[in-house]
Amino acid sequence: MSMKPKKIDPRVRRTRQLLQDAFTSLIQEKGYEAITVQDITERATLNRATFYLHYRDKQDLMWQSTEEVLSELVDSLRETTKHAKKADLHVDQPHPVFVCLFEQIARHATFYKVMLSHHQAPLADRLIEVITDYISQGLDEFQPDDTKLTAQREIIVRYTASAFLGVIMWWLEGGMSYSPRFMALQLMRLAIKGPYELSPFA
Amino acid sequence: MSMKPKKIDPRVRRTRQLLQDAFTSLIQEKGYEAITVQDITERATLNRATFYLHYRDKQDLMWQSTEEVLSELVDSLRETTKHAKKADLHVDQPHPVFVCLFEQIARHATFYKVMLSHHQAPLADRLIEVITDYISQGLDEFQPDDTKLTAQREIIVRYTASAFLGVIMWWLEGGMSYSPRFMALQLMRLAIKGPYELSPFA
DNA sequence: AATTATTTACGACACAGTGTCGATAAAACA
DNA sequence: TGTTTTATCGACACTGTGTCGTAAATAATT
Repeated sequence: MSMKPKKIDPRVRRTRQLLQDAFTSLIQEKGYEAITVQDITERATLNRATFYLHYRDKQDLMWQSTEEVLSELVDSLRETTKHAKKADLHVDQPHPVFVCLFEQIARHATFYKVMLSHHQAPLADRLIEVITDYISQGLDEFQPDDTKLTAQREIIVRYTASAFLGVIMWWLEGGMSYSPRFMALQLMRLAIKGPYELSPFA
Repeated sequence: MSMKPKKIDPRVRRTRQLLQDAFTSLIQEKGYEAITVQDITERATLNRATFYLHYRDKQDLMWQSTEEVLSELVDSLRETTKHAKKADLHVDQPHPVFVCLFEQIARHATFYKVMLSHHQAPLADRLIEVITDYISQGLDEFQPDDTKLTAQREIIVRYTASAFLGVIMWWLEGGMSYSPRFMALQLMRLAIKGPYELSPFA
């Protein structure tokens, strides 16, 4: 995949790193919207014209940075997949690929954190809040006993709420080919029973 | 909650509506980033100065529009909750609140669609892709038989992938207080068994 | 119907940020 | 070493912003 360990000019590497670092640190402080190219180059102690030697604009910087970090993730996952090809999918035993996923993300934690939560889509954030409330309430009514849960309560809530939002988006993207009632039913079943009709480990 | 059915000047209502409509239609075409206030007022056939009589800037327009649509959703959900207070949480029967959720979203479909998928966070989109691949693959290996699934295959994949991403974000926001291995384990169990230790309907 | 209040239209303004250029200096490479 | 590549600097035209004051249009009030 990434077959380009070309001898890269140290000045270029330095410049790009300075720009990316400045970028992420500024996002933390002001948010993506408020940032200007001037801000970035100033923070990076570089000339503004230098920015345009490497990126077309602010979006391009974000995009390229994303691709870099992500290609590293993909390579890492692919490698792990190869070695764990005997891939046994057991409950109560984390699949190495997903452990790898979390490890990779932890490695670039600040970048992921900033890039994933640069609250640019207020509607998604607010929707998650609303859905979370109902999921949480439903979970409490349905199963007040923590010992009968497969995971931590807080995680379950977030897990389910995010899943709902994701499916809602999928539904919208697909032109809402299914009725609200059908969608709600599918989600209820998934949220309560999980994906498999009869839990093979019950 | 929304106790302000104040006689609102029809000109104001008209202007706001024109601006919001122009805004959403422009997002569909060019994406949020590329839109200028000029574009919006031009599309709305209004003077640019008029825009600033109602909104501080582009972000404010998005934010206010979001709050409007969302408060309608919340009111609607609250009403449904009241009437269905005998709230029986049965599998294979969609909870009225969640049916209501989908219905409300369908009512403002274009707005939700545009606002939720204005791909402003490339990392989230790419991550969903990557995770989706692995979930899909895992599902195929683990259960090739469609009849033993609780929901449509495609929905399960999207459901689970979104859930994973959501939990990852939650994990990052919380400062990564849990080990990658622990997180992977929790997610594996949720993804396979669902939230409850013993499915009470098995 | 006439008057008053509010909203919108219009043109103009200073300002901030953009993207590009040519020329110069500095650093890397071979 | 000399040659190539990269970063710096100042300047440029340009787009878009946010805010005026004034005049026109529209709604609300009497």
